[in-house]
Amino acid sequence: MDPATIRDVAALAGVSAATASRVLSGNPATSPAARARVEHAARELDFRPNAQARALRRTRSDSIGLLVSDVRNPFFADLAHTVEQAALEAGYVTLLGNANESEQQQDRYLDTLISRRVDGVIVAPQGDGSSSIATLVARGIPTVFVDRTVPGVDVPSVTTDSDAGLREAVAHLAGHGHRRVGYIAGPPTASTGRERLAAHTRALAEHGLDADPALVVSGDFQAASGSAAVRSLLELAHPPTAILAADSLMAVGAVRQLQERGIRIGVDVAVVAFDDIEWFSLMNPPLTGIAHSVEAMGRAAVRLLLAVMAGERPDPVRLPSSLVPRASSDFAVPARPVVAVPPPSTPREQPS
Amino acid sequence: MDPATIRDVAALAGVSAATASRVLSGNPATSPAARARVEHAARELDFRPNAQARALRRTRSDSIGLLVSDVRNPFFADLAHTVEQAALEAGYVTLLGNANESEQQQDRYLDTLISRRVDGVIVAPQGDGSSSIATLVARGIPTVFVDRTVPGVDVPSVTTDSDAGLREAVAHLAGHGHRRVGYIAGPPTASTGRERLAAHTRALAEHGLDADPALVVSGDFQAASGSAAVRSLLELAHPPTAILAADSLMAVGAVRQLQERGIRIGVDVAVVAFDDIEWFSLMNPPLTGIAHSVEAMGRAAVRLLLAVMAGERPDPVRLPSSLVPRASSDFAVPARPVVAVPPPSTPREQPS
DNA sequence: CTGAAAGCGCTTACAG
DNA sequence: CTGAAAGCGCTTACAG
Repeated sequence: MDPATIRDVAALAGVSAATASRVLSGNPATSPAARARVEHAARELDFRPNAQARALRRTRSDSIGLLVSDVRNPFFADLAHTVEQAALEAGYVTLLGNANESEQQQDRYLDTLISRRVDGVIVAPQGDGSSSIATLVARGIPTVFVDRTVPGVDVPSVTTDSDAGLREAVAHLAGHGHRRVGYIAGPPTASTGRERLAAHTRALAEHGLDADPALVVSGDFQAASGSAAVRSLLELAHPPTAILAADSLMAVGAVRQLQERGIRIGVDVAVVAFDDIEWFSLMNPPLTGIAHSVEAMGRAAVRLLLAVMAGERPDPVRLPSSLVPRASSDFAVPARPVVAVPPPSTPREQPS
Repeated sequence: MDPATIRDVAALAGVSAATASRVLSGNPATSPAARARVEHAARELDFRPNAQARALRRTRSDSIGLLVSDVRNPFFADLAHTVEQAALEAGYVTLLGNANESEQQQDRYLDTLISRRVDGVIVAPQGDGSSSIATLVARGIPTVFVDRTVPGVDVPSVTTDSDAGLREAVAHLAGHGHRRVGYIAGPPTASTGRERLAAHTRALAEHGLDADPALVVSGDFQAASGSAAVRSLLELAHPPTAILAADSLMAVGAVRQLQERGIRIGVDVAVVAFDDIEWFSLMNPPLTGIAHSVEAMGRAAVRLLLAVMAGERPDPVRLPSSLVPRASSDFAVPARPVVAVPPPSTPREQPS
């Protein structure tokens, strides 16, 4: 019941293992007769070459690794899908790992991918300067950063220029009369967390909005932290009239919290989120998003990785972002400021 | 720049490769002195054992494969997350593949997983009797089916008993006065597609609702097919007053299509979906779902796989489902039947 | 066009 | 406790 080896195929075909190998790998230095018999034998035995043995001998494994920050985040699920399709078209299979926004889990997966000798890695990195990222670079393993980068690590990257999108968002809110915008930031350990906050701060200044540091609360890109951020923003003496979340999951947490308090989004308070995922347009009310193309990002990442694997040194790619206004923010600022209402006595189900 | 091998470590430590191997794999037959020097040398050289070589020599690779039907489906994204965490706790790393609801892509990934000699595979199978599934079984590779099964293939499985949930859903709709329920079925090539349709049909009979076969339209579990299904249901002489979709993505497609036509969900028509994902409660109106625990499913799948890998023959696991009523269906049937309205002149963005 | 041989990087009986 | 040797399943110069 042990799987057939190339020796079994060779024996059945009456040739040497070397010839069998040549036939099966498409080496032209084979006779038609040998080809026919080896191919027949391989089919007969349902032969599947042992990829480990092959990779051990060759320099390549025809596989790449993709490490996303969180598969449950629709942005990364879409990214995984796009990268997978693009890689498949180029003849590579993708091994997908999920860091779950944890640096430790990222290290574990990257070690595994390194050990399995993937030909290259696309990673949306957690934290800065984790040991496994350093290993990747030190070994010269072809690597591309996607969505996020790590400062001081010189690796080609595909990122979003958050500036335009956030400037449009703040202009949009200012235009509707908002002065105090609560900002739910990503973690400062993520480059996207830092960049989006910086872009937001610049945009506030440009439009002369309130730069009160109490309006900025840091989350971790996951839903629960969005709820927590809203709780603390509502405790301010002067709560914001608009909330801007640095990703879709924190926005969802924020929306849930606001609903529990009976605060009406699109009436009492405006909500805007970075990222623009399919569900936003179906929400109640439809959520304003800052869109950037996950499809373009995934395809560019694969293109860059193939270039790096070919020994090139491709330029980084920077993709645009832009506001997609919807009902959650498309209204004039309410006359009276938002007042925090005590949460209902029966707790609602939390996002898991 | 080539990665260090165990020979390099052994040389630096002044021992044989055999001893280095023993130390690094925790074999107790090693002297404290050897341990200290080998460990130091390994750290010095940042040694990462070549997993391919190790797996070639040992019988196991400490990795499992998980093949999901569609990563962009939140149900499977959550499943991937749960399986990954449960496997990690048991010391296994998960290689995730995405079939994208394509039997061909499934075969490609399964071949890759087989070639890489994963220790076991958890698969939500596409179609019935694909060649790669047959290979899995023929080779005795530990396999567990999750969510879906393949008829005639005797493999332990973790599935949802859709009967209770669908019976509750139909009872709920009947109780609100609906007689004609449009059913957007999953593909007949998926066991879940067949089972849910059968359960729905039984429930209709139980409650004496209209069994008109024109009320059943088949989709492919992806969003666009939900939109298409609604289009054809609305063309019926007597269109349904309620729509039941066999998964969340088709429900989303249905919702979009209804909105484009100006048909009000929760007022003109009821919508219910199999699966109950986080976004449903945030939609406009909140969507009634049929819930089953993805967490329980993922953990059970890992538990069963570990049992199979240990040579056991675990019993299949069948998980319950139940209705979670929300505003999309919690209203009395409208006095006048739904009338199809022509779509708006400006086409809206479609789910990608 | 073909085969014998060496080797990819590990691990593991087998002696000692 | 340790080392020399064999071997996991492939591929690829090297001869012929």
